[in-house]
Amino acid sequence: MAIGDVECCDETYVHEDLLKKVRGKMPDEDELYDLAELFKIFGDSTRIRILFVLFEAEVCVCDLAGILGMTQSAISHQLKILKASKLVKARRDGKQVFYSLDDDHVRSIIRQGREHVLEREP
Amino acid sequence: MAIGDVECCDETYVHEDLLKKVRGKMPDEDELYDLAELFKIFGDSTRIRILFVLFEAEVCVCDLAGILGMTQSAISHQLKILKASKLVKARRDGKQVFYSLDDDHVRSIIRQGREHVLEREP
DNA sequence: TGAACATTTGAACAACTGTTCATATGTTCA
DNA sequence: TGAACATATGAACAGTTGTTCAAATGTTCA
Repeated sequence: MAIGDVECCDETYVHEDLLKKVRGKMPDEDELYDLAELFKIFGDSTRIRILFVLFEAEVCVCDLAGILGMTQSAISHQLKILKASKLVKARRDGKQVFYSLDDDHVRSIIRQGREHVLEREP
Repeated sequence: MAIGDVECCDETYVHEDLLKKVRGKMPDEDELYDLAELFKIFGDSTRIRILFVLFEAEVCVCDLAGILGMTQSAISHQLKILKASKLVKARRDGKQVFYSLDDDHVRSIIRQGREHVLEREP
Protein backbone atom coordinates (compact mmCIF):
# COMPACT_ATOMS: atom_id res chain seq x y z
CA MET A 1 0.00 0.00 0.00
CA ALA A 2 1.52 3.26 -1.14
CA ILE A 3 2.27 6.09 1.21
CA GLY A 4 -0.66 8.43 1.41
CA ASP A 5 -3.28 5.80 0.78
CA VAL A 6 -6.12 5.52 3.20
CA GLU A 7 -8.41 2.59 3.64
CA CYS A 8 -11.53 3.10 5.62
CA CYS A 9 -15.24 3.60 5.45
CA ASP A 10 -15.38 1.23 2.48
CA GLU A 11 -15.11 4.27 0.28
CA THR A 12 -12.07 5.24 -1.70
CA TYR A 13 -13.27 7.90 -4.06
CA VAL A 14 -13.32 10.82 -1.61
CA HIS A 15 -9.99 10.17 0.03
CA GLU A 16 -7.66 10.88 -2.85
CA ASP A 17 -8.73 14.48 -3.26
CA LEU A 18 -9.08 14.92 0.45
CA LEU A 19 -5.59 13.70 1.18
CA LYS A 20 -4.02 15.93 -1.44
CA LYS A 21 -5.87 18.96 -0.14
CA VAL A 22 -5.00 18.27 3.46
CA ARG A 23 -1.38 17.28 3.02
CA GLY A 24 -0.76 20.40 0.98
CA LYS A 25 -2.01 22.77 3.62
CA MET A 26 -1.19 21.06 6.90
CA PRO A 27 1.83 22.60 8.67
CA ASP A 28 4.70 20.26 9.52
CA GLU A 29 4.88 18.35 12.78
CA ASP A 30 7.19 20.83 14.45
CA GLU A 31 4.92 23.76 13.77
CA LEU A 32 1.86 21.87 14.93
CA TYR A 33 3.67 20.98 18.12
CA ASP A 34 4.75 24.57 18.73
CA LEU A 35 1.25 25.78 17.99
CA ALA A 36 -0.27 23.42 20.53
CA GLU A 37 2.39 24.43 23.07
CA LEU A 38 1.52 28.07 22.52
CA PHE A 39 -2.19 27.58 23.08
CA LYS A 40 -1.45 25.44 26.10
CA ILE A 41 0.01 28.60 27.63
CA PHE A 42 -3.34 30.40 27.25
CA GLY A 43 -5.16 27.40 28.63
CA ASP A 44 -4.71 28.31 32.25
CA SER A 45 -6.75 30.99 33.96
CA THR A 46 -3.88 32.16 36.14
CA ARG A 47 -1.79 32.90 33.08
CA ILE A 48 -4.75 34.49 31.31
CA ARG A 49 -5.30 36.74 34.30
CA ILE A 50 -1.63 37.70 34.37
CA LEU A 51 -1.85 38.64 30.70
CA PHE A 52 -4.95 40.75 31.29
CA VAL A 53 -3.11 42.67 33.99
CA LEU A 54 -0.16 43.20 31.67
CA PHE A 55 -2.53 44.53 29.01
CA GLU A 56 -2.89 47.58 31.23
CA ALA A 57 0.59 48.16 32.56
CA GLU A 58 4.07 46.93 33.30
CA VAL A 59 3.81 45.25 36.69
CA CYS A 60 6.19 43.71 39.20
CA VAL A 61 5.81 40.15 40.48
CA CYS A 62 4.72 41.23 43.90
CA ASP A 63 1.97 43.47 42.55
CA LEU A 64 0.73 40.70 40.29
CA ALA A 65 0.53 38.40 43.28
CA GLY A 66 -1.36 41.05 45.22
CA ILE A 67 -3.81 41.91 42.45
CA LEU A 68 -4.54 38.29 41.65
CA GLY A 69 -4.58 37.12 45.24
CA MET A 70 -1.94 34.47 44.78
CA THR A 71 1.47 33.50 46.09
CA GLN A 72 4.54 35.22 44.68
CA SER A 73 5.94 31.78 44.03
CA ALA A 74 2.96 30.64 42.02
CA ILE A 75 3.04 33.82 39.96
CA SER A 76 6.76 33.57 39.42
CA HIS A 77 6.43 30.01 38.16
CA GLN A 78 3.82 31.10 35.64
CA LEU A 79 5.80 34.14 34.58
CA LYS A 80 8.69 31.86 33.81
CA ILE A 81 6.47 29.88 31.46
CA LEU A 82 5.10 33.03 29.82
CA LYS A 83 8.61 34.36 29.37
CA ALA A 84 9.87 31.10 27.88
CA SER A 85 7.22 31.30 25.19
CA LYS A 86 8.11 34.92 24.42
CA LEU A 87 4.74 36.28 25.42
CA VAL A 88 6.16 38.35 28.22
CA LYS A 89 9.46 40.06 28.94
CA ALA A 90 11.17 41.02 32.17
CA ARG A 91 13.06 44.14 33.21
CA ARG A 92 14.83 44.39 36.53
CA ASP A 93 14.71 47.68 38.39
CA GLY A 94 16.52 47.38 41.69
CA LYS A 95 14.99 44.68 43.81
CA GLN A 96 11.91 44.40 41.68
CA VAL A 97 11.38 42.74 38.34
CA PHE A 98 8.81 44.30 36.06
CA TYR A 99 7.00 42.23 33.49
CA SER A 100 5.28 43.41 30.34
CA LEU A 101 3.84 42.02 27.14
CA ASP A 102 6.38 40.99 24.52
CA ASP A 103 4.10 40.21 21.60
CA ASP A 104 1.38 41.98 19.69
CA HIS A 105 -0.40 38.74 18.83
CA VAL A 106 -1.37 38.11 22.42
CA ARG A 107 -4.06 40.75 22.37
CA SER A 108 -5.60 39.56 19.12
CA ILE A 109 -5.49 35.90 20.05
CA ILE A 110 -7.29 36.62 23.29
CA ARG A 111 -9.72 38.97 21.60
CA GLN A 112 -10.75 36.24 19.16
CA GLY A 113 -11.11 33.82 22.03
CA ARG A 114 -13.37 36.21 23.91
CA GLU A 115 -15.54 36.70 20.86
CA HIS A 116 -16.02 32.97 20.54
CA VAL A 117 -16.78 32.52 24.22
CA LEU A 118 -19.23 35.43 24.33
CA GLU A 119 -21.05 34.62 21.10
CA ARG A 120 -21.71 30.97 21.80
CA GLU A 121 -23.71 31.77 24.96
CA PRO A 122 -27.52 32.01 24.66
CA MET B 1 -7.75 46.92 55.20
CA ALA B 2 -10.30 47.93 52.62
CA ILE B 3 -11.25 45.71 49.72
CA GLY B 4 -9.06 46.46 46.80
CA ASP B 5 -6.04 47.54 48.79
CA VAL B 6 -2.76 45.89 48.04
CA GLU B 7 0.27 45.80 50.28
CA CYS B 8 3.53 44.74 48.78
CA CYS B 9 6.83 45.90 47.45
CA ASP B 10 6.87 48.58 50.14
CA GLU B 11 5.34 50.90 47.58
CA THR B 12 1.81 52.13 47.64
CA TYR B 13 1.74 54.95 45.13
CA VAL B 14 1.55 52.86 41.96
CA HIS B 15 -1.04 50.38 43.11
CA GLU B 16 -4.06 52.62 43.40
CA ASP B 17 -4.08 53.61 39.75
CA LEU B 18 -3.04 50.17 38.70
CA LEU B 19 -5.82 48.45 40.57
CA LYS B 20 -8.48 50.76 39.17
CA LYS B 21 -7.21 50.26 35.64
CA VAL B 22 -7.04 46.51 35.97
CA ARG B 23 -10.28 45.93 37.82
CA GLY B 24 -12.12 48.01 35.26
CA LYS B 25 -10.95 45.99 32.29
CA MET B 26 -10.54 42.47 33.65
CA PRO B 27 -13.36 40.13 32.59
CA ASP B 28 -15.27 38.39 35.33
CA GLU B 29 -14.21 35.04 36.74
CA ASP B 30 -16.66 33.05 34.62
CA GLU B 31 -15.43 34.53 31.39
CA LEU B 32 -11.80 34.03 32.36
CA TYR B 33 -12.55 30.42 33.14
CA ASP B 34 -14.36 29.88 29.83
CA LEU B 35 -11.54 31.58 27.99
CA ALA B 36 -8.93 29.31 29.54
CA GLU B 37 -11.12 26.30 28.78
CA LEU B 38 -11.36 27.36 25.15
CA PHE B 39 -7.62 27.74 24.71
CA LYS B 40 -7.08 24.44 26.47
CA ILE B 41 -8.90 22.89 23.52
CA PHE B 42 -6.32 24.29 21.11
CA GLY B 43 -3.53 23.17 23.39
CA ASP B 44 -3.37 19.64 22.06
CA SER B 45 -1.75 18.76 18.76
CA THR B 46 -4.26 16.03 17.94
CA ARG B 47 -7.12 18.51 18.16
CA ILE B 48 -5.14 21.11 16.23
CA ARG B 49 -4.52 18.57 13.50
CA ILE B 50 -8.20 17.66 13.40
CA LEU B 51 -9.06 21.32 12.99
CA PHE B 52 -6.55 21.74 10.16
CA VAL B 53 -8.17 18.86 8.33
CA LEU B 54 -11.60 20.38 8.84
CA PHE B 55 -10.30 23.66 7.42
CA GLU B 56 -10.24 21.88 4.07
CA ALA B 57 -13.37 19.78 4.11
CA GLU B 58 -16.16 18.06 5.96
CA VAL B 59 -14.72 14.72 7.03
CA CYS B 60 -15.98 11.55 8.70
CA VAL B 61 -14.42 10.09 11.82
CA CYS B 62 -12.91 7.17 9.99
CA ASP B 63 -11.21 9.38 7.42
CA LEU B 64 -9.86 11.62 10.14
CA ALA B 65 -8.39 8.59 11.86
CA GLY B 66 -6.87 7.46 8.58
CA ILE B 67 -5.40 10.82 7.64
CA LEU B 68 -3.96 11.47 11.07
CA GLY B 69 -2.82 7.90 11.62
CA MET B 70 -4.70 7.44 14.86
CA THR B 71 -7.35 5.20 16.37
CA GLN B 72 -10.99 5.90 15.61
CA SER B 73 -11.58 5.86 19.32
CA ALA B 74 -8.95 8.47 20.07
CA ILE B 75 -10.32 10.71 17.32
CA SER B 76 -13.87 10.25 18.50
CA HIS B 77 -12.94 11.23 22.04
CA GLN B 78 -11.33 14.41 20.79
CA LEU B 79 -14.21 15.21 18.46
CA LYS B 80 -16.52 15.02 21.43
CA ILE B 81 -14.44 17.66 23.20
CA LEU B 82 -14.34 19.87 20.10
CA LYS B 83 -18.08 19.52 19.69
CA ALA B 84 -18.77 20.35 23.34
CA SER B 85 -16.93 23.63 22.95
CA LYS B 86 -18.87 24.47 19.79
CA LEU B 87 -15.82 24.50 17.56
CA VAL B 88 -17.07 21.62 15.47
CA LYS B 89 -20.44 20.25 14.46
CA ALA B 90 -21.57 16.79 13.44
CA ARG B 91 -23.91 15.59 10.71
CA ARG B 92 -24.91 11.98 10.39
CA ASP B 93 -25.25 10.48 6.92
CA GLY B 94 -26.10 6.84 7.13
CA LYS B 95 -23.52 4.94 9.07
CA GLN B 96 -21.04 7.75 8.96
CA VAL B 97 -20.85 10.96 10.92
CA PHE B 98 -19.33 13.94 9.17
CA TYR B 99 -17.67 16.69 11.13
CA SER B 100 -17.07 20.27 10.09
CA LEU B 101 -16.08 23.59 11.60
CA ASP B 102 -18.77 25.37 13.55
CA ASP B 103 -17.08 28.68 14.19
CA ASP B 104 -15.42 31.38 12.15
CA HIS B 105 -13.14 32.38 15.00
CA VAL B 106 -11.24 29.12 14.86
CA ARG B 107 -9.40 30.10 11.72
CA SER B 108 -8.38 33.52 12.99
CA ILE B 109 -7.35 32.25 16.41
CA ILE B 110 -5.10 29.67 14.84
CA ARG B 111 -3.80 32.13 12.26
CA GLN B 112 -2.69 34.50 15.02
CA GLY B 113 -1.09 31.61 16.86
CA ARG B 114 0.86 30.60 13.76
CA GLU B 115 2.10 34.13 13.24
CA HIS B 116 3.42 34.22 16.77
CA VAL B 117 5.09 30.84 16.48
CA LEU B 118 6.68 31.62 13.12
CA GLU B 119 7.86 35.12 13.94
CA ARG B 120 9.59 34.29 17.18
CA GLU B 121 11.97 31.88 15.50
CA PRO B 122 15.42 33.17 14.40
C1' DT C 1 29.30 43.27 55.69
C1' DG C 2 24.72 41.91 57.12
C1' DA C 3 19.82 42.64 57.46
C1' DA C 4 15.66 43.19 54.80
C1' DC C 5 13.21 42.77 50.78
C1' DA C 6 11.92 40.79 45.95
C1' DT C 7 12.24 37.12 43.16
C1' DT C 8 13.54 32.52 41.58
C1' DT C 9 13.96 27.69 41.90
C1' DG C 10 13.38 22.64 42.96
C1' DA C 11 10.99 18.88 44.97
C1' DA C 12 6.69 16.94 46.18
C1' DC C 13 1.89 16.32 45.81
C1' DA C 14 -2.78 16.12 44.13
C1' DA C 15 -5.51 16.92 40.13
C1' DC C 16 -6.12 16.59 35.36
C1' DT C 17 -5.50 14.80 30.44
C1' DG C 18 -5.01 11.78 26.29
C1' DT C 19 -4.73 7.24 24.67
C1' DT C 20 -5.91 2.39 24.73
C1' DC C 21 -8.86 -1.43 25.15
C1' DA C 22 -13.19 -3.52 25.49
C1' DT C 23 -17.81 -2.83 24.85
C1' DA C 24 -22.10 -0.50 23.58
C1' DT C 25 -24.94 2.13 20.34
C1' DG C 26 -26.62 3.19 15.88
C1' DT C 27 -27.23 2.30 10.85
C1' DT C 28 -27.61 -0.35 6.49
C1' DC C 29 -28.75 -4.12 3.79
C1' DA C 30 -29.34 -8.90 2.53
C1' DT D 1 -33.87 -10.37 11.97
C1' DG D 2 -28.92 -10.65 12.06
C1' DA D 3 -24.42 -9.68 10.16
C1' DA D 4 -21.23 -6.00 9.05
C1' DC D 5 -19.77 -1.53 9.43
C1' DA D 6 -19.16 3.29 11.70
C1' DT D 7 -19.11 5.64 15.74
C1' DA D 8 -19.47 6.51 20.72
C1' DT D 9 -18.47 5.55 25.44
C1' DG D 10 -16.45 4.08 29.99
C1' DA D 11 -12.74 2.45 32.79
C1' DA D 12 -7.94 2.28 33.44
C1' DC D 13 -3.32 3.75 32.90
C1' DA D 14 0.73 6.63 32.28
C1' DG D 15 2.16 11.17 31.63
C1' DT D 16 1.58 16.04 32.48
C1' DT D 17 0.39 20.28 35.08
C1' DG D 18 -0.27 23.92 38.79
C1' DT D 19 0.34 24.97 43.46
C1' DT D 20 2.73 24.78 47.85
C1' DC D 21 6.60 24.77 50.79
C1' DA D 22 11.30 25.43 51.81
C1' DA D 23 15.40 27.20 50.43
C1' DA D 24 18.49 29.82 47.24
C1' DT D 25 19.69 33.94 44.58
C1' DG D 26 19.91 38.72 43.73
C1' DT D 27 19.59 43.66 45.18
C1' DT D 28 19.63 47.75 48.24
C1' DC D 29 21.04 50.37 51.99
C1' DA D 30 22.50 51.34 56.60
